[in-house]
Amino acid sequence: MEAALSLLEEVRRIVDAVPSGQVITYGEIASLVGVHPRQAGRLVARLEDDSPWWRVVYSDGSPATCHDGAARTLLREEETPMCGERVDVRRLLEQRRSS
DNA sequence: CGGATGACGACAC
DNA sequence: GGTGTCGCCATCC
Repeated sequence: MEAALSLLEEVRRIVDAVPSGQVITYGEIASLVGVHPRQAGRLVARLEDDSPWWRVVYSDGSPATCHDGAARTLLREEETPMCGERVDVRRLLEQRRSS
């Protein structure tokens, strides 16, 4: 049934569902929508700028290279658990599990 | 129609 | 732990 929704709309719903201080990886989105990571990145890029695209990070926790690193600043303002310049993915997973 | 490109991921060194 | 390379798929020229 979800298949009736466009992949772009599915991705948008997933990204929009990510709370502040939390992040999601492209691989997670790709797995959720059932597409390859490359396509997941393409879909996120095609999302409207009003969606929290900065909460979408790489599998290693590094923020998207786009927007001249603006994602890093936004994540920091969101009190996202960071490890230097990278998001502490391990801690995010644990926090998500505790949620 | 063919080749190059890109908001990625996993693997090898 | 960091860097480099390949694979995969859709879109652009």
